[in-house]
Amino acid sequence: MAQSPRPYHHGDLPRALIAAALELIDEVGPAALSLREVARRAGVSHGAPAHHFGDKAGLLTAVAAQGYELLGAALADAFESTGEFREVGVAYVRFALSHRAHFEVMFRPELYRDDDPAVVAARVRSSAMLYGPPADLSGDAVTGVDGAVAAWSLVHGFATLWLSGNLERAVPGDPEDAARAITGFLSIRR
Amino acid sequence: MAQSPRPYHHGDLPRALIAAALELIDEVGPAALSLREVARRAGVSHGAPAHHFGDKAGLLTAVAAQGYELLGAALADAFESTGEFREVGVAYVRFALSHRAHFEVMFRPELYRDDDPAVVAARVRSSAMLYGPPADLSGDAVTGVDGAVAAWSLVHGFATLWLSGNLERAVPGDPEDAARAITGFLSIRR
DNA sequence: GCGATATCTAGTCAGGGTCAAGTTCGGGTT
DNA sequence: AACCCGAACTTGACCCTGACTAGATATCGC
Repeated sequence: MAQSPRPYHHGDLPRALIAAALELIDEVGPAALSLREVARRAGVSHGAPAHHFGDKAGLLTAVAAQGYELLGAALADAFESTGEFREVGVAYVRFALSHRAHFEVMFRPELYRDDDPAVVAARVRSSAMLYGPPADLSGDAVTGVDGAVAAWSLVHGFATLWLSGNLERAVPGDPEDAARAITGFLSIRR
Repeated sequence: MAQSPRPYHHGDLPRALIAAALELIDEVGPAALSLREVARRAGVSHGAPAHHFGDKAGLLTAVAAQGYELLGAALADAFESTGEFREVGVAYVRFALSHRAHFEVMFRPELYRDDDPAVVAARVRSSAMLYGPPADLSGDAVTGVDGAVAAWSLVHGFATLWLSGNLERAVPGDPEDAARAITGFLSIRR
């Protein structure tokens, strides 16, 4: 990059900071994230992040909002391309494993401002994909709010347990295949 | 106790420190836990915890080990008193909600030493309650490793989502009843 | 009693979050 | 073309925290 010492204005620092944050979260987890290290990786001073995000929670709020947007898009795409609610669940797991940093931040509300408008909007949109589809499939085995909660719990739990290293021994193969198999246990209510 | 200014020797400082840690985790989460604040609440100097637990990860390791022991006991008790695997799942959720601090630490392996012998032993014991019972109930709808993983994922996901505040709107009533209802969606595989 | 040892205190250092003030740059005004 | 205003970024400081060390103190075995 630019052998010139460094332009005073970065150009798109917010994006660069978020990218650095995601990389760092992948390495040390969201709790051990350091604003100074993020700034270091983006090649700016330790105070620069505060200008764009206010504080640490502000940066993580941006990460969470982006995460909910990506999740919503991934779920919508899965439903539109397959038409199966089951594949929405598989896409949920796929998202969690392929966007680990986003996912881990999203479900730690104490780390960011979960009432931020951008976060709320993106979360509503992705939640609609979890509660909406089953209602449209009246013939589906899993219906109603309880069914949606059950399905969401199942895939969320699987993703969470996988990310925390609790399933590596019990589920040796590809996690996505395992996730698809797991959803087979969800059935009509008696 | 003891209105004397303070005995030099606390008596049972490790237990008091863990209790203070649990209380603090309930308030600010496991990531924001501060050893100094823990020491402050236990009424000892800021260096005292290091003597008993080495470092912060050591304290959380003790919390995790205690958590796995309590969980294992709760699951075993649920199975023995009801004979139903389903109630083991409900007990899992009940434990997570009533021992939030323990639960949140247990499933954040990056915060403690998850290869600690005491932790491993306690975890194996509680895992046995999740994998064992279904094997004994050959007539049960959910069998095999995949079935156990599905059941575990379901209740773990429900507990996690509840703790992160994602279900309060969709599930208005008693979470334990909701958990019992959710398990009704788990059925024999086709 | 008396030392040995576990227990706890106090001081120190590096690293991090946040704040306030200063510096540099781009773009618009006259 | 000169000016200048505000946004972007830097710099320096303060306080808190985690970890380490040396020293003080109480308890227990003998």
